[in-house]
Amino acid sequence: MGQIAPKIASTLSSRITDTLRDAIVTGEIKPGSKISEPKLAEQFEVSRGPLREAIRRLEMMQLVKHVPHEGVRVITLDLPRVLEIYEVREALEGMAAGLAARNMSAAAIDELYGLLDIHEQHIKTSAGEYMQQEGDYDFHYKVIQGSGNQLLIRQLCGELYHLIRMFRNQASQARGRADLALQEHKQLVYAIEQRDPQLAELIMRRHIARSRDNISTRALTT
Amino acid sequence: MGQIAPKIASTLSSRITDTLRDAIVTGEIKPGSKISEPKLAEQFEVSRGPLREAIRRLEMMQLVKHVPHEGVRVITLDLPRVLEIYEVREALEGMAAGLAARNMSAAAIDELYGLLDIHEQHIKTSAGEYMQQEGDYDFHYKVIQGSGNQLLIRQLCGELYHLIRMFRNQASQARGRADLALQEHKQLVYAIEQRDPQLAELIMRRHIARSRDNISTRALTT
DNA sequence: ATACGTATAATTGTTGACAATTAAGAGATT
DNA sequence: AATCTCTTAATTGTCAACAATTATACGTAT
Repeated sequence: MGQIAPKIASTLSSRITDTLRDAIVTGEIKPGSKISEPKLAEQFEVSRGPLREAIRRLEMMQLVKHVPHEGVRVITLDLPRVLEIYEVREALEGMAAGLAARNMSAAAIDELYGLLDIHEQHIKTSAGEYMQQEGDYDFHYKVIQGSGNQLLIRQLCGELYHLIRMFRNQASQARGRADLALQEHKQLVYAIEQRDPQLAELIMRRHIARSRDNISTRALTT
Repeated sequence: MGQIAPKIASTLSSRITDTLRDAIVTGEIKPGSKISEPKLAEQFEVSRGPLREAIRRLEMMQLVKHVPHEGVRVITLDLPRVLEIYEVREALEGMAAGLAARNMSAAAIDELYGLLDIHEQHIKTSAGEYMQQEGDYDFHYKVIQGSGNQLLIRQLCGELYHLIRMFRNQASQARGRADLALQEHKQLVYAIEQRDPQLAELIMRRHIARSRDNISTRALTT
């Protein structure tokens, strides 16, 4: 179907990269913890070579911090750091929405409407929060893809995305915004359909900025 | 002074990363060429281990493309790709300018004025294009730093920057925009000094968009 | 002459051992 | 008791050899 091929990584190093990445993102390996090469190598049943290559990639992804001759530690997402992520997200996804309004195919826009319907059903039946989260991501993912800018796509879907996922899993998250988010999504699709880049960008930026404010204030009250 | 400490990388792997990166960016290693591990290892007089780790980092930096069991090739910056870079740049540096208007210290703003003066002198004495290019980068660099967003800084100064440098060295570049650029820089500093984020962002985005248009049209005529 | 198959060579991927640096702990001194 | 130093242990960084995969070249058949 319209899905991306699963594409099993054919090299050990890249498989380890994916596995380690997910382990960090899901919190299986805890934030701030030191990564021991011998330990992990034994755990994955591989040699340290490919493991180190994987770590170098995660280092560039900002998921771990490397200090020469000391080791690597999993990053910790404190509030200021999360807010920084959302600022970058606002800039990039805003641009993506604008470009999507220019470049997205009619068929892809139809698919967006499909996602809106699914989202609406989930709210009415008050389906699990988890599905909501995933649904939200699917929607943003589709808009980003619609931009057609390969670099933008890779930056957002290949790097920032994992940081955002990590945050979501870490501080299981903001409720009560589901229906508001749906309204904002509807407005966005409308702007894209009207081929109005400026409006699409504005809506997306506000959407993300609200999300950011929500995180910010919620952090203060808890 | 006011410069970042050179900080010699204390590990072979990171030294190779920097050296290789610069070799690619300056065109010493030509775009599209295949990178042979044995050859480079001999050339750098190191083993393949650290070299491969360096390559994995460059891979994440988008400077090389890796195909399992085939090898890595240096990317080629064709026009569509460069335009994509400038779109991302517009989004990120626009955000950076806005944040700079909020967060930049008075001292840092003074330094911006200093750079404007230097830039102006260079134009009057019609100093070398090279200095102009570097000067332009210094200015943008300072604004980005002024944003205070560490993630944004790293994305722009640590990844995109090298792609932009690579493009500049490859297609040695657009002339006659020096004085216009200076005017735009002046406007930007003014907006930052007035603590007007929206205006600062707008000016920066237009500045980069013009640069992009310039590249686009120039590519058509040559 | 061209196309195909096979065998060889070269390159990438992986492993385990070695060297260098840093962290940890025991012991002596103040 | 606390601190400093020296020794030891563990971890990171590097290397060189091995395995697996892909590219190359040669020979053969059509």
